[in-house]
Amino acid sequence: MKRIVALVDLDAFYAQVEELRNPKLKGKAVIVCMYSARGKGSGAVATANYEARKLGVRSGMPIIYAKRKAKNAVFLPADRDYYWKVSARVMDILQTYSDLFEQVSIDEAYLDLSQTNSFTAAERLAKKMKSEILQKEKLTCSIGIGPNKLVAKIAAGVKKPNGLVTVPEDAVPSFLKPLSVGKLYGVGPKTEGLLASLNMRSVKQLKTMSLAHLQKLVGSAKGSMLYNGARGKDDRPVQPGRQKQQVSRLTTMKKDTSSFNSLAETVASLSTLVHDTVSAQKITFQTVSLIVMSNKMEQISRSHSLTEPTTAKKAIQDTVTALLKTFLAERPDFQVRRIGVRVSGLEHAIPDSRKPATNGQRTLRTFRKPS
DNA sequence: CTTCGGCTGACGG
DNA sequence: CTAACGCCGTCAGCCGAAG
Repeated sequence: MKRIVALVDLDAFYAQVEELRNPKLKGKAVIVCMYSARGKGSGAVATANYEARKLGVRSGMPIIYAKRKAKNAVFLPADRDYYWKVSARVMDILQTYSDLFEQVSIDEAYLDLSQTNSFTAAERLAKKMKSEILQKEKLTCSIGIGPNKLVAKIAAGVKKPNGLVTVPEDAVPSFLKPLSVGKLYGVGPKTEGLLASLNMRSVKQLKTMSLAHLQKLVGSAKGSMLYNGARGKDDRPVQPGRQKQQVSRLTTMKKDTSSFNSLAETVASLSTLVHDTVSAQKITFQTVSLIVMSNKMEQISRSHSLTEPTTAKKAIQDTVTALLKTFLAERPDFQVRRIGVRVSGLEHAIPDSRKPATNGQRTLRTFRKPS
């Protein structure tokens, strides 16, 4: 049976939620920010609404750039706990449309709609989703429908905000052909630059490269992903019930420092945050990591695996403090800008008889070679 | 040979 | 005046050690 996949993407989600909380923001440029502890507006833009985007503001942009582009915009600190609550309600709605539902972030989810048996029926369902989300939560979203995740995702981005774009199987080649390679999932600035140096800028041009050549260039996994992606092929299934692989908390120090006492204090409170998260979700962990970043982008991690899975806060605390001590002994000159604590090797408490997502049987995470 | 722990880097939201 | 820049999470690839 042919697959039909939809990607639902809530438009400028953080900003939209803020506009709901405070209707006076309607019509204004709204920029939701992640501020660091440095003060003076240090931080990055999480989400800008469409008014702000018209002025050139983008996610990930330093706040101070955004201020220059949108002098009179409303700048708000991100309130992610609240956005997650709203997100959960939207996801509960979406989940009723397919058992094969996969939330991929706070504002995006894939649904396998193969049961509808036709792209037109899937599109009718998507319209229902949009109106139910609008009616119940007053939120707009953009939906892309295609024969796989790759096409659905790109389609969702074509008509934003409040869009609905369907690309049936036979329309895929002409849909992809004119796109720049950067539109393909997994092609970021580095890969795009590498391809551009070979004058491979469009999907059409990318199609002229052999599988072997691409794999030599960017590695075997990404190579086949590019090769297949250029041809609109993508076997990744919509995976319900995926479990988290790691939990981390990071923070920016007020000032760069190499002081053990000051860093140990920070690491202790981060350990508490990590522990709060995993214990609330009934997760055990077996590996603890310390992450440090210098003022010049250099990121270093040090980790230690425990002999047993545990839930103990002390295990996080003690391990990460020891890792910090060792690291500072190795690199006494290292000026820490940001620091973080991570746990991995997670085991989730099993709800009922549900099997964990990692029980083998289906591990098609990579793209397939074409026959 | 495969697997695992440990680490880095690219990427997405 | 200039340079300036969060907080998560996923996966692949590499290395050396171990099975």
